[in-house]
Amino acid sequence: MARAASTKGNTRIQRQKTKQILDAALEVFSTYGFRGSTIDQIAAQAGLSKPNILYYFDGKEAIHGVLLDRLLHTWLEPLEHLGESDNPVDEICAYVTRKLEMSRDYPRESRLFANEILQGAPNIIAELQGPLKSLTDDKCRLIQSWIDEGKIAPLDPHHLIFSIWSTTQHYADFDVQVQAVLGASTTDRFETAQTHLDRLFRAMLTPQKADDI
Amino acid sequence: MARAASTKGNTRIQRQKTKQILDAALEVFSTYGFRGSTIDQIAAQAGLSKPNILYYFDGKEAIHGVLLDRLLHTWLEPLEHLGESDNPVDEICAYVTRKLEMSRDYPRESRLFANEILQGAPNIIAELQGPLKSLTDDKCRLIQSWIDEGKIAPLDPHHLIFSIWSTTQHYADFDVQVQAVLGASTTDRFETAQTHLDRLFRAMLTPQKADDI
DNA sequence: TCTTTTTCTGACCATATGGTCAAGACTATG
DNA sequence: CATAGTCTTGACCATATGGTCAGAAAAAGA
Repeated sequence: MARAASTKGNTRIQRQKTKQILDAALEVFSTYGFRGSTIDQIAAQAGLSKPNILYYFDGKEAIHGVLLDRLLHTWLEPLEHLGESDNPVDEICAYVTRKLEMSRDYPRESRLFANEILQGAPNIIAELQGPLKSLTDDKCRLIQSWIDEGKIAPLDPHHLIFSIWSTTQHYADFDVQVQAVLGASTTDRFETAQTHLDRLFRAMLTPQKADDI
Repeated sequence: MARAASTKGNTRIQRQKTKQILDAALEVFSTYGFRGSTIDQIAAQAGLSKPNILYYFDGKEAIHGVLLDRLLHTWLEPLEHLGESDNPVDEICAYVTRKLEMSRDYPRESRLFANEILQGAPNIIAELQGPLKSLTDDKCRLIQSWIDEGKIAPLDPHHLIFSIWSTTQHYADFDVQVQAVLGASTTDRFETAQTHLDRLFRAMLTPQKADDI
């Protein structure tokens, strides 16, 4: 018999093929969106036949589902690492850097996520309202405590996080536009972006000793 | 006879129906993306029959094309208004505000654009490399001149613009996520975002009289 | 090696979708 | 109010696409 809701993982062949399929699917889904992608495209990309794909997964939606599941874990990881520090400005800037690196190294994942959200997040709305919201609220409390201690400038923690997400993910999701306008090489684009974003958030976060003492 | 590459506009009925169709198409395309949308959906949304839609437009792609054309014009307008000013910080912040208002008032247009870019901008890559790049480069020179005059802090003009685009459009394109995390009402979300973004860019742009004099 | 289990595929099916067309309904106007 | 032109639609077509299935081909065991 050969059942398995979605991911198989027993034999050597199963492990290899499922990985192969998921990688191909990520490539295709992140480029054309869910409805714009076909099993044939994924099959071609994976170098397998369509029925063979359906042998490993219960359908197009199942493949997409597995990708989204894994994605959320990867996606939230950097934020989880945001923690106590005696230099909160550096700590937050390090988070910005990590997020930017993810845009550079995992643009497909970023676009898959963006596609999903753009279309109303039909398949991950629960995760957004659950785990994502919890984690975010949690980190916002941490940020608020830094504000209360005067270690960073006063600002809305939630919107700060939105700004970090948007500015960093922009370099993955809107890469075509960035390239069209900048025309720089990939490394150049990300290096200058890194410098810029660090400066941006540092300026915003560094507390102003307004009227001093 | 009844020819017209795409937009008809002679009789009263033609004007009304084309507008009706374009509005419905914007709704559908911005929600499901080009390939995820069907003519039937557009027809239903517009309250017309499918053949009737095709009487006014030469096909699905033609409708999409018209929408994209109009979009680019609307989209670049705010940036065009960025001009000389004796208070560049205010001038740029006003641009940020205008962009945020567009996210609030025209979220469908924002998502249509995002969808197109995400998928590699197949239909507007030329416009990005042409008009968009020209305009952007142009405004970057203006910003650079402000920097040279010491009126705003030194920073990379291109990346500054990317930051403005990404942070403001985030509230339209990722609205579902923002809602999931914030849970605030629409007006609340945009009001607090406005405050936050103004603070963010003001902090970054205001020149530091580092070693004074 | 022989048998069992897993893996793979060509052929097929049902449905969805972009698009056409001939004919009917409606409108404007001479 | 008749007629030319405009508008609308039901019925249809060709193709694309998600998915199935019976049986062939490999692998894995015994």
